[in-house]
Amino acid sequence: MPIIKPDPVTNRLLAALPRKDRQRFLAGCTLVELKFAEILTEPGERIRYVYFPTESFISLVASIDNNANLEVGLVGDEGMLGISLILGVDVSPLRAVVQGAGQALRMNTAPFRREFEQNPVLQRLLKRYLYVLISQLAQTAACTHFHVVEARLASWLLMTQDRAHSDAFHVTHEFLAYMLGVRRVGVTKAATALQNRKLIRYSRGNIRILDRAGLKTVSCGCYAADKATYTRTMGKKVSGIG
Amino acid sequence: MPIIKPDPVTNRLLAALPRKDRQRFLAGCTLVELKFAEILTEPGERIRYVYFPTESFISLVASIDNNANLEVGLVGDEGMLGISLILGVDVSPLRAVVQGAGQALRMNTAPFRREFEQNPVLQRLLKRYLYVLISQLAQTAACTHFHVVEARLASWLLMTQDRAHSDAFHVTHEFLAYMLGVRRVGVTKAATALQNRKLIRYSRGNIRILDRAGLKTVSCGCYAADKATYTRTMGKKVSGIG
DNA sequence: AGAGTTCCGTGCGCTGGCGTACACAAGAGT
DNA sequence: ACTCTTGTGTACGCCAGCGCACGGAACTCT
Repeated sequence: MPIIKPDPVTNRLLAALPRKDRQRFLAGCTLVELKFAEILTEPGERIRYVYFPTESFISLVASIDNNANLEVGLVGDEGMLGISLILGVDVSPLRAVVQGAGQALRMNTAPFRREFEQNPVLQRLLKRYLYVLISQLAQTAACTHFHVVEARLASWLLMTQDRAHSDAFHVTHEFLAYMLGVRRVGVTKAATALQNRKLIRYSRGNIRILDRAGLKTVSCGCYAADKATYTRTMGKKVSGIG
Repeated sequence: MPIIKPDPVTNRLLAALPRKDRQRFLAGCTLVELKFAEILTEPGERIRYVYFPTESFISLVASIDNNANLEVGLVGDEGMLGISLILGVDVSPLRAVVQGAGQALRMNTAPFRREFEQNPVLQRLLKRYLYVLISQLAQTAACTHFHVVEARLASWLLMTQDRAHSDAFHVTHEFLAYMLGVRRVGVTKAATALQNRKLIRYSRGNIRILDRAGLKTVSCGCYAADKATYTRTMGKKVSGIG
């Protein structure tokens, strides 16, 4: 079924660049299609590309003890993957897994670093984005420690919906368990509870958000907090100088 | 009792600067005494000073839901407080609490930013330090979620010992509970277990590490992982150009 | 249509940490 | 010496999440 595609350049970071800068930047990018569950970086590995998701979105996963995993960040069209390059470190600290398939803009690290060094507007933008990511990391640490699965699941669904730009997306309980660092059964229980309250509906990996407002009330405050941090930090004069 | 004080400039970040740069930098600093439990920054507040601990050390605490707290970072003579300034954001994302009393070098934000902008060696150094901090945040998120209190306590003691430069330091169970995000009773149980194994000894807030190697074996891998991240990232040619 | 695979629901015993409460001991202040 | 505060030990019921296991439903492939 043919859907009207949005403008390919709808990554919000890039959209905030002045027209001229943006055009030059985009000239150095390749439009790529990211596949579900594709792994873009492994911790400790050298970063070869940076990604600016447009339709797609990517999970940042910390893994310890060789089989315990936890999502600690989510990158959609509001962000970028490979941000540590702006600190001059081309080694990924985390695993990056494609969570929602779709298009992204990709650039090689070398031209990205060049572009970053020459462009003060881009610098301001990405430095602020990194600040947001750090704040959210800290928030996530506390959230995963204190909040119950059902609330965390609700938050996760809201965050994902924002990045999927749709009230329906694909993710199995198994995958969710991996993200939230809990058992698959734990997700099933929480998801069933949400479904019974008519907040979501799902079947074999296809999740649909039915009641966004309702989800917010059962979610922990971390969804709202993360969002607030983003708008507070990036919001005002995001394309200004400084 | 008079103790031979080490050279006041034993912050490792500053020590890594070339002599001339370091002298100029220190000229802009004030040597201050930090008191136990003193709060240096609150989340959302404007940062007025940056601190380079020499003897002292500082906990970075995330707090949510108005009374749930969790230490997500520890800053001693290997780091600095106020690192977000290098991203051009002068708002603290976290609460900073003095964990170990002692001296620190303090500088106003304005001269710090000036110094940072003019000094490429300092830039490289602090950017890498921020990378380490981010990696540790992610590690902490996973650690607090998956690991049991006893293992986390052991890790915490090791990390603290490194920064206290002593096998004895002061911290009550109550305070530890606040840091680890658990009940005071939970700390007592874990600490008792460690004491029974002759790994530590404590009484009314005075803790002494008896068996460092033993502590490592009961600790989760996160202590070793954090340390490895630091040396891997900062270790080689830490005062080089890049 | 039949077989295989993926995804979801449920049950059971276990454990780590929670909230709460109380007792006691070691210093601190007078 | 005597109280007061602070720090630590212990106990009890509770619950969220764990590991494991099995059944069933839905979709896929041939």
